[in-house]
Amino acid sequence: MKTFTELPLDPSLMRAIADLKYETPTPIQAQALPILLGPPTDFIGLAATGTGKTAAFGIPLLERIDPSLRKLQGLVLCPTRELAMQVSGQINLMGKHMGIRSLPIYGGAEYGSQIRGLKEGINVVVGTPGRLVDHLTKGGLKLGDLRALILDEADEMISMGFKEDLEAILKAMPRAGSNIWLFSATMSHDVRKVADTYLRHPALVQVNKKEMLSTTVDQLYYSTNESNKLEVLCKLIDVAEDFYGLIFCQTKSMVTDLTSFLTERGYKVDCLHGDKDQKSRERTMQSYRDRRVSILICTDVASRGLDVKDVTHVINYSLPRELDSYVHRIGRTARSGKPGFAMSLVSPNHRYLISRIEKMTKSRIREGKIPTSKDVFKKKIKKILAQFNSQKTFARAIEMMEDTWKTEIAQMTKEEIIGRFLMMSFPALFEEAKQTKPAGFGRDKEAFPRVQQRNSHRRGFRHGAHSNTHKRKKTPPYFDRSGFN
DNA sequence: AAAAAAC
Repeated sequence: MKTFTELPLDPSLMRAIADLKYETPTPIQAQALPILLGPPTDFIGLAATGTGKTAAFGIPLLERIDPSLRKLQGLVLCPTRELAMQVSGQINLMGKHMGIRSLPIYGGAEYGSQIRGLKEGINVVVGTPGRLVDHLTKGGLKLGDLRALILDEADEMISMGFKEDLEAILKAMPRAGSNIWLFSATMSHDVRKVADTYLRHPALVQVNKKEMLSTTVDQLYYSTNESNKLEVLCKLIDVAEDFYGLIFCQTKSMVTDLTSFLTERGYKVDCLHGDKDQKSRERTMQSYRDRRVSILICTDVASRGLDVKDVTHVINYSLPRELDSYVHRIGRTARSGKPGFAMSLVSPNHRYLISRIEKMTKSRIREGKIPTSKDVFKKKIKKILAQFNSQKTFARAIEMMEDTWKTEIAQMTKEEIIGRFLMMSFPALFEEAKQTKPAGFGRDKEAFPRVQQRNSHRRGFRHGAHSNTHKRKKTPPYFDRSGFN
């Protein structure tokens, strides 16, 4: 199967697939679709995250639904609310020409529209277990006409906290005429147990057995003490060519702390974790997806399944407790053939975890060199100069300032003009360059003196904009970056 | 032992 057009699909579904620009099926799609579009069967699909699982079950699910029957016919279970939203949205797009709609149902959201949707006989529901069980007990959620129940991220769904709710749903589901499709990255002991208990003669598809990770992800680790992590993180962000990234912490309170630290330092960040109210979680996700914020600090709530376009970096501020989670986290970047960095900050006593992850994933994690302050300085200047270049009205500005240019500036070299202008415009950046390094940053000793020496004998640099350097500012060494990240 | 997930 080379293209979707080879599949015997409903024409309006085909049209939606074309709208979405799906052309070549991914491996899991190529293997799962022929089975799931055939005679009804239970199913287990093992595939790494980010391999197009939603379409792999979404397409056959839509094929099995009768839109004229106003009953719930497809139910998808997800481990987080954000994932439920995302999957529901994608199914909506695929089902739009068929007249099939999907409703996300999860906690923290108002009951009104959920109850109404269920009452109207929405065809597909994508939700989180807790709220679904809630509707099940209250009677709003009826599983009698279900064609398929799908467990997305099944290994997580089967884990401790979810188990009861999951079993409540599995038990409430009539098994005549309906199937269970289970999707997971790994076949854990618990997944096997649930499969043995609830699935009947499931077809099994496993792709990329050896490769759990995207082939386009570049994995690095940085050795650092706990106390230096914040500095190292800032440097990594600063020297990145482009940064549209996720930063993972182990706990909610670490997320909160890191968020305020980075905000204090002038970075524009937002955060996502389970203690935030649902409204603000949704706002955060939207502004990250819209790239109004390019740094998202989060717990493992964001580690699974989230599909955000073109994430350049995933940074493990601390390594996850569960090694599985490492694979899920870094699966947020390097998606659909794009490059991406996965960087882990590792304190010496956690270094052994890197080898363990390498073994588990059969991949190499290189040791990265922590950028020096000089690297950071150079990159910032480069970014500023890039902004200089992008000034569109420059030609007119020159025209208007013609006389001034000639008389005042004609004798200076280009370098001096630009250098002085930079120093005037971004004094904090130059303060930072000259500052003695904080304790623990011995390796940066020789970072800046050369810059100063080389310039100090030059005409003009001794005076002017730079002569007030003795008034060292007490503000944090990082200048307001708005516009540079 | 953390995070997630109902009110």
